[in-house]
Amino acid sequence: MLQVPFIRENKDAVIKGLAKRNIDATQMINDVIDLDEDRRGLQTQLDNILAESNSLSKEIGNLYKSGETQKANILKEKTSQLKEDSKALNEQLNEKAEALNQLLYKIPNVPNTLVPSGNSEDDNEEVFRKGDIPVLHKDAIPHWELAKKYDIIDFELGNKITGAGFPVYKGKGARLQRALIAYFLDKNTAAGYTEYQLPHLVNEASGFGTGQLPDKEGQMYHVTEDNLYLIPTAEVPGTNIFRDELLNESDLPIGITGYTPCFRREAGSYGAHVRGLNRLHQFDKVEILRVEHPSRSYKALDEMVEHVKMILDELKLPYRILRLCGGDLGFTSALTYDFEVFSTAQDRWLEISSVSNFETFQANRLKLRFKNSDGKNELAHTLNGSSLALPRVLAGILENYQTEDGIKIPDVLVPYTGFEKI
RNA sequence: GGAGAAAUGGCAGAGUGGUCGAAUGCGGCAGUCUUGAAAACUGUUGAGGGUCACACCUCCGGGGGUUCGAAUCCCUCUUUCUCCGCCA
Repeated sequence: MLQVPFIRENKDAVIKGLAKRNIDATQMINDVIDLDEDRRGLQTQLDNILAESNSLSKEIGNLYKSGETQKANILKEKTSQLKEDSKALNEQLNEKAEALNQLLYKIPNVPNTLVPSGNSEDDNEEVFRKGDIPVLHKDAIPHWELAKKYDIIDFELGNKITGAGFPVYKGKGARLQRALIAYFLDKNTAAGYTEYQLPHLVNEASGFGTGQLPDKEGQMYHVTEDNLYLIPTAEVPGTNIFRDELLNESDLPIGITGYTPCFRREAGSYGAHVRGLNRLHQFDKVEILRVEHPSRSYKALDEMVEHVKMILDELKLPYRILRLCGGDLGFTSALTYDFEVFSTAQDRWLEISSVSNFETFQANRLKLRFKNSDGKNELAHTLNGSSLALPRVLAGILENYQTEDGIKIPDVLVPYTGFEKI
């Protein structure tokens, strides 16, 4: 969430920035400033009362010590009124603070100046494109048909065991999946990211820290018995490693990577575009994640983009990079680049990675700070990106590498699969 | 799942009703010494709110209570450790 002092000092810029998300935040921002002012006023009143009752207590203590019980008892009576007043004020203060927080939770991050305004994904800005789109043979088919033809992914079996959106990978399909995970992790650790294995369920505080809660709980599976949530992305457990941490400046930058399954309810998304592997309730993803000094977080974002590009180059998949417009930008992000692979047999682009800088938006909720060179505690910047989301990479490989007599495995993956063809 | 013990500053660890935001050690920062570094020595160093700056207020796992006054007493929740049981 945004910091109140920042809002106070950059009111117009915040409103202008949020306008790129097609939000007129004028009212909300004014309310934040008013609520905060009220809150501070109440706090000052309360502090004064508490100060008075503190000094009375001290006096009473001294009077008792010197045996002047009567005088002490007179002072005691005075404190009861102060107590009532402070209780009432405290209640008002809590209400104000709660109202302020509720409002702050509703305000998304301010987009970076690079973010184009726009309403939907149609307004995203293509900033890079690479790779030749292969010319396939005339009988080329989409991946869900290839999956059946070569018996490597069984969607119906998943329906039986769990439900729609939980595919079963078999044989060379399962092996290819595992190969991709190992390959991605190797690339990431070679680039300096430390590998982590993270919990797949998180508590409420973690969901809150990265911004999934309180508003987007509908996206996550909720284990009500234990009040835990299945992770929608490794970003949640990964970033929460640093919740309530005070780091040294020399600890930065921090880079971690991890493979996890991801669980998403995807309530309300159905239709032709969700066939096969295109949209699932459970899928695998390898994530990269950074904690950065604010002065170099955008450099880090560029490095992450370059890193993902390098992987796609090696896989020899045709891809493009989009800079998300205000209307498509995630709630917590200040700047996001989406990577899309061209799926030849479906004749459409599939999103396979999303790399974002959250600046201090998550860190503020997480209380993720570092001690800067002035000795002051400062919020760090958090970033993350997929490297990569498995199902659509798999779809892209199956479709783009299909030939009349089988599916070729990209060269860089052969050492991991142990076979060259499906 | 049952029984017991515990939770204190960046970390470790004292503190059992007022003089405690809290001893001490480590770490951090600054300095002395040194060609430089290390060691040693000296000083300094919790967080949040508030203020132009002070003052002042809050915080000793979370929540509630007793008291004029709570890190300290009571209730409750969570977590950790030890023992027992079960178990991949």
